[in-house]
Amino acid sequence: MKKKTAAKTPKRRNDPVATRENILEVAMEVFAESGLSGARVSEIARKMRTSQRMIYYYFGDKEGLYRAILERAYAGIRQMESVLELENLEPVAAMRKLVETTLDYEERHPEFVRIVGIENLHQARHMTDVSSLRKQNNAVVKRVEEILERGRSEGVFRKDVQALEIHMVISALCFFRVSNRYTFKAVFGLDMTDPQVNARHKKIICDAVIGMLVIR
Amino acid sequence: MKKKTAAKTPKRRNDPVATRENILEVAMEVFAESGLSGARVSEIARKMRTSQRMIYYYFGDKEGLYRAILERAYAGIRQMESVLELENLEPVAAMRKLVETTLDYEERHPEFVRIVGIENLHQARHMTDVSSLRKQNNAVVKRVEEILERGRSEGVFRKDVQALEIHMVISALCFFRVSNRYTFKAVFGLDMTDPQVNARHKKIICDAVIGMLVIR
Amino acid sequence: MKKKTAAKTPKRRNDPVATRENILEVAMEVFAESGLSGARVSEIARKMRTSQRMIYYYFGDKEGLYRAILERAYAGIRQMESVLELENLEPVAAMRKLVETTLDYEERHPEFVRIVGIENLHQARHMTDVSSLRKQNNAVVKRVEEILERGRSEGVFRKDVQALEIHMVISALCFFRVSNRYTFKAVFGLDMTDPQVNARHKKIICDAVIGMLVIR
Amino acid sequence: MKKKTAAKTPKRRNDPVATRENILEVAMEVFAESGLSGARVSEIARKMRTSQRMIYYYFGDKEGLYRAILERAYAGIRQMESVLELENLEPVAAMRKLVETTLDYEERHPEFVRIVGIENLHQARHMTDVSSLRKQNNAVVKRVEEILERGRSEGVFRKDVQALEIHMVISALCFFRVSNRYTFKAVFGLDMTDPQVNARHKKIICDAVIGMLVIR
DNA sequence: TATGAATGAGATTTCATTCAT
DNA sequence: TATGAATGAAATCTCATTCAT
Repeated sequence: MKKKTAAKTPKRRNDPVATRENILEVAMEVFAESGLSGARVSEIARKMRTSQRMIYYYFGDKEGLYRAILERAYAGIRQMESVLELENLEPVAAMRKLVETTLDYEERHPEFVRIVGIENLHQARHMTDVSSLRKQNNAVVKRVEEILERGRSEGVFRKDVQALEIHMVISALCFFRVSNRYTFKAVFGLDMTDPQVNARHKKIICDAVIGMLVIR
Repeated sequence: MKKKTAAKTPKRRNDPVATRENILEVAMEVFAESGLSGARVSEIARKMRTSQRMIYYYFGDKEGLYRAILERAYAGIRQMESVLELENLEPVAAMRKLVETTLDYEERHPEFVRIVGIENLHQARHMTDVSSLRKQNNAVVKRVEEILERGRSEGVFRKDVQALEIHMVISALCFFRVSNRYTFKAVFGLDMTDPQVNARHKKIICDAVIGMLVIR
Repeated sequence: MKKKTAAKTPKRRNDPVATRENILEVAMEVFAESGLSGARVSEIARKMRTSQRMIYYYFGDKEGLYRAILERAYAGIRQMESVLELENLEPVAAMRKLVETTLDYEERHPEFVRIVGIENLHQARHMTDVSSLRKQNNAVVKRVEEILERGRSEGVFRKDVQALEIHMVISALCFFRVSNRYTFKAVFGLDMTDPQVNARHKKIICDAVIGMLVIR
Repeated sequence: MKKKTAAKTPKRRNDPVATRENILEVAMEVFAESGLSGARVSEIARKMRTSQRMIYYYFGDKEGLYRAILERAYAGIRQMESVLELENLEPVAAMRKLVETTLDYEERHPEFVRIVGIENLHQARHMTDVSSLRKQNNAVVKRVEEILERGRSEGVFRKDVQALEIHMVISALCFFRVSNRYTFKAVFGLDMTDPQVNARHKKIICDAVIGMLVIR
């Protein structure tokens, strides 16, 4: 009891980058769990081993911290998307992979889905540096567009469906499964965390998206 | 509609039913705007013309009030669904009408979408009397099922797609347009409140759903 | 010890006007002593027998309380001025009385002097409802003007000195004696609270003001 | 004047004297603006380009820094007074010059006036080494005394007015114009920074002081 | 049924200052 | 001489809720 194990404790004199990162990690969890107003700075502090003071030292205020984890949340999914290498797949396969990866990512990162939901509750008021966000996010749409373009030139995809529309459909379907799983379970008794349900949904969503694109 | 005439000044000595209703109306607005933890009892009191005390008098505590508006929110959409009269339309037309009505309803009632989103952030912890909820909500799925059944027996719809799956797809697509409009606007610059966008989305979503069902 | 004497304690269920007044009284003292930023809400609460919470209940925030005592401070001196009945005295006597009363008031109400000093430190940022202030304060200048007018028409006062200028001179001399007494004492060893010094100053200031006015 | 050229970027490795001086300059500004308790060590640090740590390094604590700028403030006006060369002017002219110079100095150095005001709010608690202060400040009174003496021996000045009294009157009138300009503006609408007002006040104050002295 | 006054508990934030090199 | 990181202690303020009639 006397000798503190030093193992978990980031204590003092540690490098600030790690401390910052550590705060962000815990804060993401807490904000995702409780929302912006529901989250308690004290809980974040308690969950790691720092004082609340440190949080204010690094992030100024609660909202500053929130903005930081919001940015981080978007960075995560963008990172995933950037390593897909869809250009080597034929259009239909590429599109399937994009859908499946998106679904899997949101399934494995419900905190991302929750944070985005929370930010929408706040009318996206904290997404200020939109310029950088926009640029990075348009990359996703570009990726979709590239697949569509190939599909169109190969004569398999329709020409009257836009990339952003497809992106919206994919997002909506994958997002909803995670964001609304609780009320859906309560109301319809369907457990969307069930792997079999997941697999079935994956198939359905892929088919739906492909169905929107291919010329029958 | 009749009782609303004196609504602006519920002052004192009004009938309790109206007062209760009045509180619910304002509370819905405030909860939808700010979430459960973000909403302030004081703000609700201020927005109508009663004291906070009245709210406690009628609803016990903040969560009691929240539960009441949650119930009210679901009652609203259910009411809409119950008057659809889809059985007189041929399957494809019926399905289109269901989609369009759903989209329109959520477009016109963003507070419903927001409340459901909020309740999901709270893991549907406040949907207690699930039994009644389930029964009522299964009505929607029943309605979809009825359309599917007719379509199948007419040989136009596939047999391997389930009613609940179709409901989920419709819900997801209509819901997302409202729930995520803020981040979507921030990130992609697309204004989902634009009537032209709305019309376009309505068509796309209808086509997607029909595309999932018809045998090509 | 069990039965609280109820004597000093304004406890609960007391009339709000008295509570409010009580807070103001103590707050005036504390703000005058320590300034706006130096004053502690907790100290004010401790000095009476309420909780800090009550202060926020009545005045919103620290600045709200400060604004209230600022107003009160000005109301005090205005009250004094309004009961002078200078119109029954001949001009020179009236002017002497005005000077003496002003000097005495500020001598007996150093908290007024300090509050005004503090507000000047804050660039009078908290004197918002200037309209009411102006009206009330112009009464002082009116009073001076009235004396001057009589003196002029009697041929004893000069015509080229304005009422506001005289008011400024009186204010400056009386105010300074109180506001700067500490540094003056430290630097020159003169104790301005000494009654003899007070008397001497009263004479000097009266003479100086009269000297500015009379035609020699 | 020479050493100020590189003043804007005192960055690192600069000579300690300059750094100290730089801190003092900024601190004077900040303390004059916000008072002792209102001033923030962090703001002072931010306004120059050092860390707060440096301030503690040089001045020990916030009060130490405050004491230093207080001393500096008095040194400034004393410096001004010491170069007046009043002895070559005839008594009345000398007195006029003294008044005018005082008024101009305080007009041009409101931070001096504010610091003195602040120190009075703190009951001159920080003027510790009074001995040196007294000696230096008595020089002003000596100067007044010298003028009075000459005036008296020339038969133009009264014998019953003391030098310290005259000093107080001059101080009060010049000081008030700066110290109370904000509330005066708010209450009477008179802008004491207006050059025309300044000129008029200069005349009035001179006349008043001379009026106190001359035998009519 | 109705209500004005009051409040405990806890949340966020600030600020001067010290640690460790 | 210089400094980046860290922090204890306390300050302000908020919020749902209850008291007492």
